[in-house]
Amino acid sequence: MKSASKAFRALADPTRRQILQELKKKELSAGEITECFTISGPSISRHLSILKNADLISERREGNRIIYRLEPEQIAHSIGDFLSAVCPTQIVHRRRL
Amino acid sequence: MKSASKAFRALADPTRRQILQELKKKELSAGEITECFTISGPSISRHLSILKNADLISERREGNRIIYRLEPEQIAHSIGDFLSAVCPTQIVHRRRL
DNA sequence: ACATTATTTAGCAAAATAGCTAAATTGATA
DNA sequence: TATCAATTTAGCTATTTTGCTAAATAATGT
Repeated sequence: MKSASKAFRALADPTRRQILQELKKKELSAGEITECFTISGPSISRHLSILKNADLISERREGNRIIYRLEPEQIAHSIGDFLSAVCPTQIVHRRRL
Repeated sequence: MKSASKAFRALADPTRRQILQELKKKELSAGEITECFTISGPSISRHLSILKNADLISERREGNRIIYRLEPEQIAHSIGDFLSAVCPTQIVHRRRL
């Protein structure tokens, strides 16, 4: 599947967008993310796998736990590409790092 | 429902994103949009109402037909707000008109 | 080896989505 | 008014999505 397609599907769900908001502050384990919500761990795990599959977040194992991290460049890239394709006059560009 | 929420849900569907791409070139009637696709008129009509409800497009009646127009500012606004909330380092800003 | 903790995977039910055809609506024209 | 053309609305089915609980996996500690 195309990158933008997976990204937009992933972003369609409010819980997943909120997960991104939480991860914006700092890296979090799956359990810590679950604590931010009222829904079950397995459901959060599924959301995380969708976000990861869309490359909007990355994961690494740290001992017992799995740590999730936001991938802001990927997010900006997937969405920005679409935006500049559809709204060329409202050009959206990433600030150089 | 919140603006970004409706926008992202609307953008989750590939047909709807493609409709935006078509409208980027020029305004089109519902029938002209339908001709760009293989799916039925009623299905396209439903997609158009979702895009319109999310304020990503606007419509006006012109005699017999209904003309749809892209709303690039709204699109950039809905998505850009979320982007700058989640990826503050990768700041996305609209070019002044 | 066994138990504990963290997380995912499997399997299921309810809700939402997207497609279709048929019928209703709206405006233009004879 | 009757008809035609363009579009939407209604009603249906199939598929996808999202949530749950229970079971499986992975790493750690006893």
